[in-house]
Amino acid sequence: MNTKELILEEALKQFSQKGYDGTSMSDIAHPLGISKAALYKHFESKQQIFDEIIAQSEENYKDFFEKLTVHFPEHDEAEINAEDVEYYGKISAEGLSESVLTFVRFFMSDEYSRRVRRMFTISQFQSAELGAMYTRRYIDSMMGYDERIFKQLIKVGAIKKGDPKVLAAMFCGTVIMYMGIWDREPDRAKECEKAIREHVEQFFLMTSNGEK
Amino acid sequence: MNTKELILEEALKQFSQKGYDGTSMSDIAHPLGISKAALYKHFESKQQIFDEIIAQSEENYKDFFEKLTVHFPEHDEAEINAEDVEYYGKISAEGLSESVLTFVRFFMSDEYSRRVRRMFTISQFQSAELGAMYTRRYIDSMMGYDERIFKQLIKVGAIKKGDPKVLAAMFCGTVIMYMGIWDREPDRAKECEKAIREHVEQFFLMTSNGEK
DNA sequence: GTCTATAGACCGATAGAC
DNA sequence: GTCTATCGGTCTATAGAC
Repeated sequence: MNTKELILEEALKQFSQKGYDGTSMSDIAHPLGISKAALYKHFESKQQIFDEIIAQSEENYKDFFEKLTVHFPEHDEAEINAEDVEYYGKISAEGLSESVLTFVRFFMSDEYSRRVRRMFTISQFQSAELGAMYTRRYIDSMMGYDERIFKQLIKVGAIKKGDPKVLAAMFCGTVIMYMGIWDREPDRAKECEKAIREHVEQFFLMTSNGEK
Repeated sequence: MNTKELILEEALKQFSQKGYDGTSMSDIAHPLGISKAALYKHFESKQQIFDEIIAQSEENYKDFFEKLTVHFPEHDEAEINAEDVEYYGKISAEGLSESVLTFVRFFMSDEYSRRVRRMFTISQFQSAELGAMYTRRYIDSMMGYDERIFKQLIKVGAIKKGDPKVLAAMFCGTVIMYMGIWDREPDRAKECEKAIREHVEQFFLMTSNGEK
């Protein structure tokens, strides 16, 4: 791994712990065993290091969500599709809660994701742009994903009718809330996992069309 | 208003905008028209100013929630009470969403609340204690309040049976999510209000026992 | 309780040797 | 591309006059 990437990695680590203003160029250079002057051979300024971390994470985030949504049917508004009914019709409360938890567990334990999320959280008011990015990344995109799932589930008759966007907000707002607790208080991870599982099951119970 | 309180007020303003590390003693002193040296006649250090803001806000928060919960029936686990049925039985979707929105609007527009919340948000990872305080204040206490309401609503038969804690999480997780968007992107305030209203109505629809 | 002045440390960034 | 040395500035905090 080259020096530039090592710098970005260490800077992210520091920024996510102590924030932009709380991190000095020496804080970044010292753990890497280089002097702070050397940093300026790779980056013009401290701000540029920060910006590059944001830009890099933006690419990673886009790749991640492209892979995640690639399996959605293209014929979004079209008639009911047989394989959709097959796929979405047999989603169970356990299946749904397990796939949600798999996603959440990865998101919470992956060190890179954790650090980027932390850095964004404590930098979200630094500029309007960062605030909008935060919302887009950690709320809108998740909700958009869930919305598409619920749209399918409604279409195939697996859950009751309702605005898929409202349902998605109800579904993932709670999950996001528990992820926040999990981030702030890692000791409560198990409690959060349990609460998310109960939430998904309760949600499934309230929306499912099983008795139809 | 005495100088000490003016300092705390200005410091909160600055800390909530630029964070602890991004705020200097001059940043606090200058808008007040005094020199930074004068600050040290009122506080021992910058850290002490921060701590005092936290402590003061903790008292305000406790007062606020005490007033809010004082009307809850003392006979929590007891038998069904006639006036509870009277009170909780006639809660409507519109009534619930309006009282939620009244609470949210105050919380979002009150400058003091806004600043404390912002300061907490960007300082939540500075120490485990601050993280725990954040959760307690902005999640646990709201959820606890909603949980008690839902417990009553279930008892009097206004909504379907279910774990009141799970319902409270589902209810207020989404509200909290929209408050976050509202804080980061004030332009989206109206959109958030609308979404919260739709959420409360959808939630009421999903849980109500109206057709019983 | 306010001021000016300043100590002493650290900051971001640069110069120049190797 | 790394280093040491340093510039010019800001930081928290203090000293001492008024």
